[in-house]
Amino acid sequence: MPEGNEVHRWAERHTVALAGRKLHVEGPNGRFKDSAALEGRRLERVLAVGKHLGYDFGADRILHVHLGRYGDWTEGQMPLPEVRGMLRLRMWRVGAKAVKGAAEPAKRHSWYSNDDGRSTLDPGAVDWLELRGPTDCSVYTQAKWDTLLQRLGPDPLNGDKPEAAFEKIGRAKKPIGVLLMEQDVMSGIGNIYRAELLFRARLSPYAMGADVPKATLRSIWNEAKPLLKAGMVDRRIVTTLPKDRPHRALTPPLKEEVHYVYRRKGKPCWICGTAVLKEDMAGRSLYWCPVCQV
DNA sequence: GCCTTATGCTCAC
DNA sequence: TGAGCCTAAGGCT
Repeated sequence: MPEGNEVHRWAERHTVALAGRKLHVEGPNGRFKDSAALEGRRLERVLAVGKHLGYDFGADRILHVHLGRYGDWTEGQMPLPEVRGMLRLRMWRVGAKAVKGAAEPAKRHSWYSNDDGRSTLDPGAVDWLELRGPTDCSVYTQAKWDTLLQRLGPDPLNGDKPEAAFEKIGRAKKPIGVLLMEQDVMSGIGNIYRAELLFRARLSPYAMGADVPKATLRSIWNEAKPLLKAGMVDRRIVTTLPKDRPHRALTPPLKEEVHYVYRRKGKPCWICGTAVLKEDMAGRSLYWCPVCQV
């Protein structure tokens, strides 16, 4: 489900809730075989790079979680809910006591807001986490984690310098719409931000990397950071500027008006009225306006 | 209920 | 380039 923004929010939230504490770690359906290596250990810190999460339990044991397209976290207060479905992993605070009237999971993702991106979680408000559907959930050594970091391109949310990404794009004979999705070029961008960043730059997804002016690349990078941070409202990524929305005065915006082109096939472009196109690019749905984006 | 789609990525050919 | 993996929601009937 997530792009880099959501991954970084999870890291921030899980740090507040669980870092510095000893945790029980369990693979309820036998599909996380390394859980015993983490059971009872203290979670030192939570790392986020691109779309990857790393839960550092010390002793050269970093739980690597990649949510893929479907992975998701659920959270709540004690007591633990019953295991339902093919749950992959759950972890909870050692010694956490049941909270009266808190048996139901916390409302999912109610913590998203469109402010400066800071989590407002109360420490102690979350006792347990459940993980289902991840692409990967396995224990890395520090060396393996470092290898992962080396492979990934700069991440707009980690204060990285973009030059390495600009150089790769400048040499590439591939469309910019493909390059933005490649995590070794730039990390954390996914299909929504690809479409929306290109629209906001008024750049065609089919422009070859080598032909994109440096200034355009820089403006895409500069927009990526605040746009990723502003992140989510009601579990939706918002990328439209209020002035471009038909109902510009509404906050939060109508759900039909949170994107310029993503998932808006056949609908009129907010800027020029042309029908938005949907095509396949590198095996993913690409949305774009053929008039605004040249 | 069934079918499609979905913010991702790896591997085999 | 295509199949495969993983899960949930929404649009149909």
